[in-house]
Amino acid sequence: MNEIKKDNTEEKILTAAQSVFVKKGMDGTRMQEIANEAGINKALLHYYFRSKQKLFEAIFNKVFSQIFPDIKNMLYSDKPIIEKLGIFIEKYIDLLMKNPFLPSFILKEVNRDPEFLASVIKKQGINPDDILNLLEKEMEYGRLKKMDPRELMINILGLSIFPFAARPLLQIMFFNNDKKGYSNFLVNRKETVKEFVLNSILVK
Amino acid sequence: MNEIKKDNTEEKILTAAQSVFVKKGMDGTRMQEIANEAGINKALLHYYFRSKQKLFEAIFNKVFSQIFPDIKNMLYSDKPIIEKLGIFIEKYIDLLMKNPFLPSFILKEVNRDPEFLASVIKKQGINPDDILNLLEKEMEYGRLKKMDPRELMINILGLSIFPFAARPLLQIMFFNNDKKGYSNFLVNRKETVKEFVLNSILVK
DNA sequence: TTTACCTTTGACTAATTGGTTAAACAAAAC
DNA sequence: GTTTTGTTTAACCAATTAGTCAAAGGTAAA
Repeated sequence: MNEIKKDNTEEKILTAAQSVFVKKGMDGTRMQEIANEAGINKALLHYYFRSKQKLFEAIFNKVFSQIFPDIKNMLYSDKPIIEKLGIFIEKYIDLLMKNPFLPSFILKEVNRDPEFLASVIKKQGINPDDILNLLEKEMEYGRLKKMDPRELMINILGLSIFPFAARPLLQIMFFNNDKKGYSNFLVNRKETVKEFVLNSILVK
Repeated sequence: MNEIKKDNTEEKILTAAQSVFVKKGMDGTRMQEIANEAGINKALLHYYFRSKQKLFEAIFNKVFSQIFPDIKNMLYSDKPIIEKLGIFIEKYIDLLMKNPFLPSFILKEVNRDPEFLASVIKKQGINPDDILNLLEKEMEYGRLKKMDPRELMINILGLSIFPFAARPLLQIMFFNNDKKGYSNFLVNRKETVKEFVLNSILVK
């Protein structure tokens, strides 16, 4: 029964820790709160993860792998580039709708400890150059307007992520703090971002 | 001499507090660190501002008023709408280049305490509806493509702000952590964002 | 010079919080 | 059934940190 019980507790901790860390960040999180959320004794957290820092690193890695969804299929499919980009945008916003706290969490921690970030990226084996190369080739072939492909990627990411990261501010300013109204707006975003981006890169 | 001395110390505190709060956020900031940065005794902070919360609120208000630059001139000038938007984007990115830590600070705190945010916005007398109305009219006149004006505003803000808020991440992923390269990229952004936005709203 | 007021400080306090430990408990191994 | 091993807990510890306070320092008015 050791294995089962251990896995069970460890999983409870990871779930609770993600829920708290993602909302409050490293600095704002208390170990006691994670323990309460997991329904266990605080000492158990240290028994399984030694320190707050170690537990945080586990969560950060976990979360980070979630925001890089499976874009490889998209990347290596033989659909036309316009379609590929559309699918990327859709999948990304879908992901954010399911995990609305990820953007602000990532932005928070990315600014707090950039060195740690670099190590995580390496560990994840992420290779943005593949995407950039793909885009560059399409531009050479004349299927996309010529531009710095990094501009394009950052535009797409910004348009997708910003409305989630800045939600409280935007919701108050532009939606009279109407939660449902803003949620509807986010649902529509998949289409409008696609349109906005494609409109700007199509060769006329 | 009272007035001068008082103003002097108070200003030193505000400067130091902004510098620390903006980089580390409310949770990550220590009163002692602000005192050190200001070159004074920690008790003086409480003498002038009573509590950490009060000091933070003073700074948040200060910072918040900085990220709403004087757009009224722009708004009520009689230049064509396309030009107005171009100026807005330029001014905004200029502001962010001078204060690169503001975006991550605002996003951090806006998510930490949205209720407080609402009160600050009211105090600032900010009225986004003016901009939205302006855009809507231009769309009716057929000078801009018809769309939800809030989409347009959020697109502009996201495209401008995101590269600053996510800098550490983007710099590693797309620029091999080359600081100068990323800075150059940001300088160019004024033009590319303008092009990107205008390209998508012009009526063909 | 003295008085009164404001500013500044060092030393202190109370509360929070990450982390430890010894003992209780449970489950498998013998 | 007893021993051994791994799991969980309550109580505790040490460090940090926001906030207080009484006393000292300085300045202007009387």
